[in-house]
Parts: sequence; C-alpha cells; structure tokens
Amino acid sequence: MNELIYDQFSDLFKALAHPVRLQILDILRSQPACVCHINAILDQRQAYISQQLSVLKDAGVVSNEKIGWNVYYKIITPEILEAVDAIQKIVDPNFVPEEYGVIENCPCPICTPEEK
Amino acid sequence: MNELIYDQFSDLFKALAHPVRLQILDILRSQPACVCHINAILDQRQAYISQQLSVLKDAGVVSNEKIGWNVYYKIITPEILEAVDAIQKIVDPNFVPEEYGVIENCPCPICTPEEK
DNA sequence: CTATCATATTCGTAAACTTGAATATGATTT
DNA sequence: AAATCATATTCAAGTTTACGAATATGATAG
Repeated sequence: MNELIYDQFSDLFKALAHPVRLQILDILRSQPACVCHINAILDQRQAYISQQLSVLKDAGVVSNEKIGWNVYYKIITPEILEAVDAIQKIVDPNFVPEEYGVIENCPCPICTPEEK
Repeated sequence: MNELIYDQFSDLFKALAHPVRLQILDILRSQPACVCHINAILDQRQAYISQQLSVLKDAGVVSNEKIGWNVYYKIITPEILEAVDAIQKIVDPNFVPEEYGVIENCPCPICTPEEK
C-alpha cells in the first residue's frame, strides 16, 4: 500500500533526472527568471527550454507568472534544492552552482532595464 | 563545459527515479541487507530485485559483499538519503520510512538466526 | 563432482523519455 | 485588426528504460 507514495517520490525524482532541467533549477536558485533569460544562459532553442520548464511545472517544482511581455518562472518548493545539493555534493564536493546575474544577450527587463 | 557534470548529476537522479529502488534504499537505511531479505519485504521476483540492485550499484549508490551464502548490500553514500529525505518531505511532510526488522518469510541469518 | 543454495544475467517486447522541426498561442502595440 | 513580441504546443523519430521469462553463475555441502 506504500507503492503509491513511492510512485510519487519517483515521479519527482524523474523530473530532476535531466541535465538541462537541473541547470534550470540552478538558474532559478537566486531569483525568478523569464524564459528568455534562461534561454540566453543555456543557449538552447527557446522551444526546448519551454518543454523542459513545462516538465518541471507539471511536477509541481516551479510555477510561472506573466509580467508584461515575459513569463517568469520560480521554484515553488525550495526544499527541492536540498535534494539537488545533496546529489551535487556526492558527485563533486567542491561543486558550487554558478551565480547568474545580468546576461549579455538577454533582452529581458532584468538584464536590459529601462532602455528605450 | 558544465554540461558534463550536469550529466553526472542527472545520472544519479535517474538511479533514484524508480519506486522499487527508492524502497530498497529505505530498507537499507538502518542496516545492510541481503537480497533475500529485500526480496521478502518487497515481495517481488528475486531476479527483479537483483536487476534493481545492479542499477543502484552501477550508479555507485550501493556496494555489495558476500558473507556466507548471502550477498549483503549497503549504501555507500549516505548523503544520498538527504536527497531522498528532501523529496519525501515535499510529497508528504509526515512521511517516515518504515523500520524493517526481522522479516517473517526471510531465511537469511538476520531473520532466522542460528537455527538448524 | 553433483546437488543445492542465493544471486545474477540475458533477451525481447512494450512503454516512456528525448529532442528537433514546425507551428500555434495569446498578449500587446500600432 | 494586423503585426510583433515572448512563450507554448504538437508531431514524429530515435533512443533509452521497464520488466517478465528463462536461464546462468558461483559458492558450498554432501
């Protein structure tokens, strides 16, 4: 009868079991980010980023909110980062997620503020 | 250039993204256990348990050691349980892994000691 | 060396995941 | 309403994973 809850556990793990999705989560650590922002950092097709974001959203890991022209994603269960941290420490005890600030090629308000 | 390490992260997550493997890890929390012990608890085919154990072993999560007739598996990176704990807490804050002691149908020395 | 024990492996099919290509959506400005 | 913006969805092919069935292995006892 515990099978069901273990399915839920593994569903969450599945959402994390993907390199790009893990990178996205590291980008979202410090602050919410719009798709174009993530896109600029990862240098992947926009549609591909959207696909991965939707997996994370379906799993209940992130939520999104439209602000102006952009859709901002954020982590809704910060505890998920404890799991990510633990795994990162196992693979490389010295690993520290990169801090992403303003991004060169990103047109979003965060990176290119108030410029008209 | 960080793609490679994120692949390693996701490989570890993949090993955890399976309900039976997660149950096995919960069984191994308290103590090493032989295959027949895990088998008795989970009530799955022996070959199936072996398959899952080998996935965990390939991922570097568990190791095994033959003692007498039995092969005992144990968790070699206890930090992995931090990741499991975090996920379990997210899904159900009240969830506590079951404590498995002596098992009814298990012939291993732990469950049926010194009986001849 | 044969039988028996616990455990491991191989194989095949079905299901699920990955990802590129193409295209759709829906809000906003003109 | 049409054009434009950021973002989302659908489709399909390729790859990987799941897992049952059958069988293999390797150590130990007789």
